[in-house]
This record gives sequence, structure tokens and C-alpha cells, in this order.
Amino acid sequence: MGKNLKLKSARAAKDMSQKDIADAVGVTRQTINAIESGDYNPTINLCIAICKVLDKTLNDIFWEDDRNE
Amino acid sequence: MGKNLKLKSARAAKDMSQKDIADAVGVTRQTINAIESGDYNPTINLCIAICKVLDKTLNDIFWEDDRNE
DNA sequence: AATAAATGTAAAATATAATTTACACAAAGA
DNA sequence: TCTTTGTGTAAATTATATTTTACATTTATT
Repeated sequence: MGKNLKLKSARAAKDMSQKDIADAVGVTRQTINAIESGDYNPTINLCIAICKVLDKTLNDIFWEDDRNE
Repeated sequence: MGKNLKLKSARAAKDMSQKDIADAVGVTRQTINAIESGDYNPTINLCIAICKVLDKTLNDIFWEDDRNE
């Protein structure tokens, strides 16, 4: 399973920590970390919430990258 | 929660039944039905699998529509 | 070097996605 | 009419997403 570097870089572009995102979408820091780490299968609503916070779309963050395995 | 009519119509365009999709992505018919009905929060991997079967992207099927509540 | 902030990870508990089984109804064909 | 296919829904169970608590490491700052 590959890391989600798109998420990581989109977060960096907003200068937000994992905890910042977690608080913004109402989950724990560990959940955001796990998603970035790649060993995870989050729910679509959480993905959408994350995208909104980062001003990105689902395709931007979660499409294609997750499919190399 | 609104119904996912994009999924329903994309499925119709492929002339596939709920069970066809379910079998193709390895879930039960009830899961596909629940997603179309809207009272559901599927995992991203399932969403991606469904999109692949329908030759659509995440944005096509799961973006924006789910956000009108 | 000391303190704090950000990150990586793990185990046990909780919430919920997904399965299984089941029943009902409408439409289409034999 | 009878059977089949597709759909809508529900209750109980199972699988897994997410939380909680916790500890270690890195990086930046004082």
C-alpha cells in the first residue's frame, strides 16, 4: 500500500498539521496519520470532509494514487 | 440524505443491475442498494471499485451530490 | 540540553460499514 | 397464472473504521 503523498502535500500547502486537519474534520490525529501512511480505508464522508478543508476534490486526493495496489 | 442518482444513472448506462455491480466489486446487493438510497457512508476503496466498474471517477459519482446535506 | 510541537506507531475498546438471511412488491416472460 | 429478475427494506451478526491512551522519535526553539 502506498502512502498518500497527495494528501500530505496538500496539507503542507495549507501549512496545517495532522492535528489541524483532524480537528477541522472531527476525527483524531491518528486517523489522519493512518490515511497518509496508506494502510487505511477511510469512509467517503471523511474523505470529502478532508478535501473540503484542503480546497481539493476527491479526484485530487484519493483517485488513482490509491490504485497502485 | 439524498439519493445517489449519479450512481443509479451510471449503472443504468451500463445496463447493470444492483446485483451485477455488487458481484463485480465483491459486496452484497444490499450494500449497493444502500449507497444508492443515500443512507450510507461507504469506504473509499469500495467507492473507487464501483467507479472503475462504471468507467467513472470519484468526482463523477461521489463528489458534490453527497454534500447537499 | 531542555522543552515543546509534529509525527509514527501500537494495543484495546467502541462505532459503524458490510454481510447474511429474509420478506415484500413490481415488471417481464413463459 | 406461474416463474424469474430487479428492487426496497429490515433485523441480527461479523468485519473493520475510528477512538482512546500511550510511548518513541524528530525537528525547531530557547
